[in-house]
Parts: sequence; C-alpha cells; structure tokens
Amino acid sequence: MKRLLFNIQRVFQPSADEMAALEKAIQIVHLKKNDFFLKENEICSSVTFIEKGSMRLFYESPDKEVCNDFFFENSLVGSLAGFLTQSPSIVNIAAIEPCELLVFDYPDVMKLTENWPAWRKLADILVQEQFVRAEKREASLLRNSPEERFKNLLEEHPKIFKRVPLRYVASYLGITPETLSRYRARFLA
Amino acid sequence: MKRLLFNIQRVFQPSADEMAALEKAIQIVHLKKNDFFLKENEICSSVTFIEKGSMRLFYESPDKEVCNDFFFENSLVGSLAGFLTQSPSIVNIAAIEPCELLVFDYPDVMKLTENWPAWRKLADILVQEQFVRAEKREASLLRNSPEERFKNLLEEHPKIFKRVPLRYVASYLGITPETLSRYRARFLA
DNA sequence: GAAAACACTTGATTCAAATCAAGAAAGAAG
DNA sequence: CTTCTTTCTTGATTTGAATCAAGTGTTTTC
Repeated sequence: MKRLLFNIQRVFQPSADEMAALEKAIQIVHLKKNDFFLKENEICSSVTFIEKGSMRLFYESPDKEVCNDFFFENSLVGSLAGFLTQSPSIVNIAAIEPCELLVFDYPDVMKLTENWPAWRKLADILVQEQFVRAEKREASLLRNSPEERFKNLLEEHPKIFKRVPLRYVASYLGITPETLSRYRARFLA
Repeated sequence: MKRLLFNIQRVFQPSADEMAALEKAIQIVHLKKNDFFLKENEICSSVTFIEKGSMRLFYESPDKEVCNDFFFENSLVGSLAGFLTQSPSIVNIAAIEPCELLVFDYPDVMKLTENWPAWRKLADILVQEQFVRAEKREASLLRNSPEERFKNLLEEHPKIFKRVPLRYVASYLGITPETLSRYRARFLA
C-alpha cells in the first residue's frame, strides 16, 4: 500500500494527523482468484484501490454472463453508478487474479469529500473520467464492428489479452470465444 | 417556461429575490428543425431545459452518423460528459422537432451549485441518473440482440417511434433502417 | 504425476442482419 | 395542386458471426 499513500501525500499534502487518520481508515483485503468483490443486489459501500491483481465487472443473465469492464493494479475498482446512488448493484465484480485491495469505507469517504475540498474535487474528476469512458464505450459498441473493436482493444490495451482469460475478453467485445479465437489467428499470425 | 419555474419554486422554495435572479439568468432560445444545439468540438456551456420539442444526440463518422440519445420536453438536454469536464464535445445535438429551450449559463449554474446545497444535491442526482442510464444502455448493447433491443424500446418508450424519424431510431438501436422496418412489419402487424 | 476439468482452437453449418436494388408513401417546395 | 425530394417498405442476395461439434492444450486437483 505504499504507492497509493505516497501519492496521496504528494498530491494532497495532508498533515501527519490526517495521514494517520487516513491510514487507520484503510482496510487491507486479499481476494483469491474468482472471489467476489461485489455481488448483484449488494450495496457497494467502499472505495477500493487495487494494489495488486485484476478484476472483472460482469452482468449475470439466466443464460450467459456478460463482462463489461476490467480493473488492474493502481486503479480504483467498483460500480460507480451503484456507489453514487448507494443502491443495490446490478453488476458483479470478481477477482481474475489474486488481489490485494485497499478498502475505504463509504462513510469515511463521504466525510473526506464533504470536509476536504481537494477530495471533493478528486471525486468529481473520477466521476467525470468514468463518464467520458462510458460515453466512449457506448459509441464504440454502436459505431464499430466487432472486428474493429477487437483491433482497437488490441491497440489500446494489449495487456488485457495477456492477463485476462480470452472468454472474458470475448464477452467484453460482445462476441463469442470462437470468433475471438479466429480474429487472433487472423491478426496475430 | 412556466412548468420548470413552478417546479423549482415547489422543490427549492427560493425567496422572491432568488427567484427573480433565477428568471433573469434564463435565456429562452428557439430552434428550428435540424438546427444544431451543440456541435462537435464546441464546449457545452449551459444547462438547458426543453420546454417543447425533441432533440437527438449523435456521433459523426466519415461514413455514417450514429444516434445515441433522444431528448424530449420537460427534461434537460446536453452531453453530461462534455458539460462536467467543460471540454470540447465529441457529440452533436440537433433539433428533431422545433424546440423551445430554457438556457442557464454554466457560470450561473456553478454559482448555484457552489452556494446552494440543494442545487448541489440536485446536480449530484442528475449525474447519478445519467450514470445509471449509461450503465443500463451499455448492458443492453452487450447482452441483448438487436431484436430484443427493439422490443424493449417499443415497450419502454413507444413515443420515440411516434415522434422520431425511424432512421434515427434504427441508428440508436444499432441496426439499419431496413431491419427496423422489417421488425415493425413483423411485430406491429 | 495421472486424471479430470477447464480453456482455447479449428472446421462445417446455420442464421440473422447487412447490403443491394427497386418501389411506394409521405413531406417539402414551388 | 403538382413536382421533387426524402423517408420508409419490401424483396433478393451476400456476408459475418453464432452455433454445433470435435479436437488440442493447459491448469487444477487428488
């Protein structure tokens, strides 16, 4: 957890007391592969930073699972919609690789954002980023063909192909594993 | 503009002075059919309420336009991502029907949200709503077939089919106008 | 370390939607 | 009102991805 706290210190320059309070509010959690971080209908009541590992966000349908997002180390994990509204989640989040997480409880976070303008600002920026991301993803699903989405993902996030089981990647692209396999054969030959 | 101001009065119960200030900050704008409300690369610098009419939000590609959202009377119109970040828009918004709009300038809105907690709260709720909407749309594009999306839209927003040219609806559903026409023949027969 | 379970690839076939191509209907413009 | 343009429908064909079906490779697990 050194890196996150180091960066917080660098950016926010909290006093030693504030820093100590912050450290106390953090819980370290370890997940094994396939452990759930958030289950459908649960309320996401924390802000969580991934120290190590990777996770996937997915929807559960009667017939199939649809993977909609990936999270890696040095980023936050969660369903922002669920978190902001503090309402039951419509998505699941589970570990792909073993994870080490830094968990801040929701009440603690709210206290920070309410009392510390810099945190409020940070929260706003995170929300904005997610918005832009959602808008882009929506556009790519509508305007690009599956094959184009594959090429874009390969270009922009090659590491996903290295660290995420291909069936999840296929689902994220909105295609079957067979089709993804054929793209790979065709473009990585 | 009666309805919006009436509701503001009802919900926020501003003083007569505040209400007068508010009314002064509002600009009434009329758009003809196909007029642009927001063009790509412009910055969306207002919060705008639709009194009358309808609009569409769309992406422009070299080959095709992709319609991604519709707006009707008694709701806000805009690209929230663009508004929040005050960065050049990646989308266009144009009138489908003639529109009457109530426009609040960005600086005025910021003043409101910064100085009036109820407005801050309202802004937060609007952001949350858009988030939930984006999450649902993303899910529907990934997990539902074009035909299912058509049926869902027909079920949930039948008015869209009455008031929006079908080629825009087709684009919104991610299908060609021909396919939409066949669905209609099949399901509305 | 062998067996079992799971993940990925490859091939054959099917299917749904795109494309191509006219027509019909509805709106806009003179 | 009539013409011209745009929008929508309907039909024939093509195409790209899904499905079905093995087979190969790779982890778990006992």
